[in-house]
Amino acid sequence: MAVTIQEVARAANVSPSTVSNVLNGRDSRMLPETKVRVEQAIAQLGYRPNRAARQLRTGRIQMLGLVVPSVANPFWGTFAQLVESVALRSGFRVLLCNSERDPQREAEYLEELWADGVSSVLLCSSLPSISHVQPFLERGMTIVAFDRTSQLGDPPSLTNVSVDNSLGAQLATSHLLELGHRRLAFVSGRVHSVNRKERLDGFLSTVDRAGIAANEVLVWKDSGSGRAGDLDAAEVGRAAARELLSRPCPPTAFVATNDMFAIGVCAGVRDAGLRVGADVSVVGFDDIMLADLTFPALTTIRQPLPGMAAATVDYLLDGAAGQPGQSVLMRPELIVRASTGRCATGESQ
Amino acid sequence: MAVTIQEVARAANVSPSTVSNVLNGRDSRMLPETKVRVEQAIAQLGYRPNRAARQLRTGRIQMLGLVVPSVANPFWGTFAQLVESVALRSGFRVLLCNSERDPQREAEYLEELWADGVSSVLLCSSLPSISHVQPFLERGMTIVAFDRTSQLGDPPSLTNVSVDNSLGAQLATSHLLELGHRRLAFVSGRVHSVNRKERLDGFLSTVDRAGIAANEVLVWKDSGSGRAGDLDAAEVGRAAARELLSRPCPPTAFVATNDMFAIGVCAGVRDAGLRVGADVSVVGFDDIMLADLTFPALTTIRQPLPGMAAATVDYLLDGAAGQPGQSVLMRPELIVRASTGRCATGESQ
DNA sequence: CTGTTAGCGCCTTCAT
DNA sequence: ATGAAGGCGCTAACAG
Repeated sequence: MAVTIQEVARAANVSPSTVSNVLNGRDSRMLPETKVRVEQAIAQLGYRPNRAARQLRTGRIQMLGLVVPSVANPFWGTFAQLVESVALRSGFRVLLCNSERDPQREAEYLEELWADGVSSVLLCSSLPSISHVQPFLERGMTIVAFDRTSQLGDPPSLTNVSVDNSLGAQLATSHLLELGHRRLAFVSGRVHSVNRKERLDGFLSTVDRAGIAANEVLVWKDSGSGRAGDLDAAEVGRAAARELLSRPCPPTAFVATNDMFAIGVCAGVRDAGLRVGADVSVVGFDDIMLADLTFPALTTIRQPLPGMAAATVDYLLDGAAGQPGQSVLMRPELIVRASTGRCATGESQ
Repeated sequence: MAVTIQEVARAANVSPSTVSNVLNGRDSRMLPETKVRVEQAIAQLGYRPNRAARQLRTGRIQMLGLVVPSVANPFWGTFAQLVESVALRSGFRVLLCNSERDPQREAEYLEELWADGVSSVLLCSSLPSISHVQPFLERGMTIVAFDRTSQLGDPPSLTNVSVDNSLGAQLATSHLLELGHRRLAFVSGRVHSVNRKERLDGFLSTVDRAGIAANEVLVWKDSGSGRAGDLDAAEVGRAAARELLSRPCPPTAFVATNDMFAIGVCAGVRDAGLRVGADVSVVGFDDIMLADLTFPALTTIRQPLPGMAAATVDYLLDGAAGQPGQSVLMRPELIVRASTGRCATGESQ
C-alpha cells in the first residue's frame, strides 16, 4: 500500500539502513552524494516513514498527553491551544484528556497513555495529593504538573509549573485595599486544590497585614452539590454574591478565585441591585479571554499563559531529562479594568 | 520491559496465538476453560497489549483526529470535550489539531494524522471548498465534516453533520420581527464559510418575506485585517455595532452570526450609550456556555451540541462504513433571554 | 562508507 | 481446539 523504506532503498540504489540513516540525520555515515540520491528518492516516491513501525522498534512516539480538567473551560481551552501549537513545533502531536479533576480518571488516562506508548504527559491537576501518579513516574513516564506548586511529599522527579498564586492574590487584594475597601469577601468553590488554597491564603494574609478585623472578612467556600464541574463556577459565584450581599454588613469588594467565579459574582451583584465597578468592586484571577468582554470588563490577575505553555512543554520534552523535579513559579500581573476602575478611594464604604 | 503476549502464553500454558484469540474475542476457537486460564494469566501479570505492534500488524489504531479552528474558542472547546468523552466510550483517544481555519494547515494536519495511522478524522471546517481533503478520502481516510452542510461538487464519500443554519437564522430574525423591530442588522466577520452564508441568507430571506425594505437592513461583513482569529470576533462585533449605530438610520436590532460576535455587539451597543435589551435587541447563535452569563444574558439560537457530538462520532466510527456521504442537519432552538426579552412590541422604533 | 542481519510484539493464515 | 511460522516497516548493531 504505502511506500516503504525498502522501495526507497531500491530506487536510490542503497540499502534500507542507509535510508534510515538519512532519515535520522546520521549524515557522517554516508557520502554527501548518496544522501542527495536518497533524498531525491524519498521526495519522488512521496515516502513517509511508518510511525507504528518506528515506535515498535524504538519505543518512542512523538506524542504527548495533555490532561486538563475540561477543555470546555475557556482557560483550559486557551492553554490547550497554546500547548498544541508549541508541541507541534517540536513535531509532537497532542492527545487530549479531560479529567474532570477526578484522580481516578487521571490515573486511567495515564494508563491509557502509557499503553499507547506516550511517555510525556502534561498533567493539569491541582489536587493536593498526586500519589496516584507515582507508579507512572516509576515506570519511566515523564510528567510535568501544571497549575500546581510542589508540595511536601511530592515524588522528587515531578516537575511543577504554576503561576505564583499567593502573589497574585496579594496583588488583587492590595488593589482593593488601595481603593479604600475595608469589607472584603473571597469567593471560591470548594478549596480542594492547592492553587485555590494559595490564593485564599494570599488574600487572608494581605487583609490581615492591612489590619482588617477578621469579622470584616467573608470567605465563601461552596461545598458543591457533588459535581466538581468547571462550568458551574459562575453559578456558584452568582449565588455566593447574592447571599453575601444580603447579610447585615455586606462586603464592598470581592476577590474571586478565578474569572469564572468572578463573572458569576458580577451577575450576583447585579441581581442584588448594585452596580459592579461603582457600588461594588470585583477582581478575578486568570485573565481569560472573556474578562475584557464582560460588562463591566473584569479587573483580574493575568497568568502569562503563552510563556507558561512554552516553558511547560519545554520541560516536558527537553528540560525534564536534564533536571527533573524542578518547581517553576511564573509571575502574575494585575490588569485593572472597569470592575474596579471606577471606585474612588473611600467612596466604597 | 513490559510484559508481552509470549509471557502470558507461557504462564497460561498455551501458545501466543491462543492468547491473541482471547484478546480478540474469538471465543469459538478455544475451550471455555482455556479462556479462563488465559484471562487469569493476563490479570495476574497485568498484561496490556502493545498497541504499536498491533497497529503495525493490523494497520488500525484506536485514535481519531479532531480538527477544530481553535479550542480556545469556547464553542469548540465545549465540542472537543463532548467528542472526547463520546470517543472514549468506544475506546478511542483523540488527537487535537487547531487549524485556524486555514485549508493548508488542515491538509498538513491530515497528512500528519495519516502518517500516524489515524484514519478517522472529525473535521470542523466550514470552508466552501474542501477539495483539499479529496486526496485523503481517496487514500481511504474516513472524514466527517462538522459544521458544514454538503455543497455541490463535494466528494461523494464525505459525510456532513451540521445544525440547520438557515432555520436558526430564521428563528432569530422572526423573533426580532415579532418584537416589532423593523430596522435590523446582521453582523458577521468575513462570510468565508458556508454556515455564515447560510445564516446570512436565512436572515435576508426572513426580513424579505416580512416585507422589510432592503434599505432598512444593514449587513456587516468585516473584511478582517488578515488574521481569521476566532478570538477577534468579539472585537469585530463591537466595532460593527458602534459603526452601525452611528449611522443616520441606526438599526434597533442585531442578529449576530455567532455568540462571540453578539457579545461584542452588546459591548458596542453600550459604547454607543444604549441599553441592550431595552433600547436595542441582540440575538446570537450557538448558545455557548457564556451566553447566559453575560450582561444582559444573551438571546440566542442553541445548537444541540451533545447530540451533535454523539452523532458525529457515531458516523465516524460506525455509520460511515455503512453509508458514507450522508448529510445530517440538526435542529436548532431559540433561547429567549434578556438581550431581547425586555423589548416590548412596537417600542423599538 | 555501506550492506546484512536480527528482531521490536502482535496477528493471522495454515497445519496439526 | 491449539500451535507453528511468517511478516508488518523500521532501526541499530555489527560486518565488510
